[in-house]
Amino acid sequence: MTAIARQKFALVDVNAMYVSCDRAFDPRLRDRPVVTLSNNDGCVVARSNEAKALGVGMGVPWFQLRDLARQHGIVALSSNYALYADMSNRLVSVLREYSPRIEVYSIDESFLSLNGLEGQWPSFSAMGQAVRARIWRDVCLPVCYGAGDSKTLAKLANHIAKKRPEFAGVADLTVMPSGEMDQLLSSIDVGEVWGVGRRTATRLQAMGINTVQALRAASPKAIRAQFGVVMERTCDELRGRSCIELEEVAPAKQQIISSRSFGYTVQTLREIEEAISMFLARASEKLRAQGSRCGAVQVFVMTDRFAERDPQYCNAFTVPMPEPSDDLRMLARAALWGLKRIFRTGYRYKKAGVVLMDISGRNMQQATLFDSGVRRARSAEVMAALDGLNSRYGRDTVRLGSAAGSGRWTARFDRKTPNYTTDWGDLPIAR
DNA sequence: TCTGGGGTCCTAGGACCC
DNA sequence: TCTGGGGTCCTAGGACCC
Repeated sequence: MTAIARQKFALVDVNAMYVSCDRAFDPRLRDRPVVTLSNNDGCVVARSNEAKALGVGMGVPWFQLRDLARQHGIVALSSNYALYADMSNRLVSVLREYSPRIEVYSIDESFLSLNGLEGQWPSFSAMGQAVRARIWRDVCLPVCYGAGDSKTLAKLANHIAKKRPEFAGVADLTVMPSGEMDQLLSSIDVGEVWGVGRRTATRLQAMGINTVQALRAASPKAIRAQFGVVMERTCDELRGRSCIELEEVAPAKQQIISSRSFGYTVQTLREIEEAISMFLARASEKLRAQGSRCGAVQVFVMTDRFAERDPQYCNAFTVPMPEPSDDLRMLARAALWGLKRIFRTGYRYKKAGVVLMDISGRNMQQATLFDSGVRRARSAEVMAALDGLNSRYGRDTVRLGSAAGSGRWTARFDRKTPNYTTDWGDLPIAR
């Protein structure tokens, strides 16, 4: 066993990314409660601090906020993803000037390796302040900066930088005296840890582990036994032992999804065909960008699950390609053929999409059929319907994934199913 | 009236083989 | 027919992230 050199990371994260991007171009939006809405102006996907202070939750449907918005003058903006992507690229190019090794983790977060940079700065806090000032000046985005001995600690530091005013947007855990660190981490809920979701947080709390500090102090063996290697790694990371590497090059995608809810329900095959063609253009562009080919194209449609009085229908069909392809026309032909197999007249369709599966170079064992994104429980009704389908079309043609347990319902498709078909036409939409 | 769109990883246990 | 061990592959399900 060789000694591992101490690693250091920073996480730079944009505050309320989408709102901040829009503010960069319209300073009148500063200091006002602002939210950014999802596609079709459906849900809140970003909130300014002022909006958060008014109690606006993440993912809340906009129509439920109308009154609150009127009362407090909340400004709602449609999302503009092209703008956000452009701003994100500018931000990353600035960050590259500060560290030679960067992982672009998401559109608004990047990890920086701090190894070997100690000599360049009086402290990492000083570096953080410099990064913040520079990004504000050149990209006009407010960021927070957190440094730690692992990516998990850097994430946590960033959380602290964001939530505790006394840190002024920069927190460095790499030099914090251990007593002070213990005290600080004792004041943070265990659920804030990267990798601890709602389910795990509940189970930890039942064991009396309520704070980050308590998780840090827990017995690794017990954690391993109860939660598996992932949580054990998280604990190691919290103790300052870095286990999660910086990923400078993003791995190729194993599946590529393109889907949208329609602004209005549509009823004709023609309309859905047009949408599917657009989805495929987007998806195949991503496929080619990563130099892959795909072996099967899946197409799915569904009605409006909230229109409880309308007849409900959702279905998917997966078409294997004669040979793996990245050609838009070939893929589109397959998808449109599949669409004809599942399209039924007499329904008002609300959502459709495509999934590129069986992508070359990645041996995917499972493909998510689609994720409805719904918070709902697995009902007895759904289970009964599933049983019916599975007995009719073959054992386990369709199954519901775990997400059901966590309140999200994911249907999964087994590609070993004959003809790659999953016909769950009778599956009712659960609540 | 109006309710987002993407992704990944781990593990237990059964099937199957020698 | 029974007993025994070692190993790999696959899949169903659970969880997490932005």
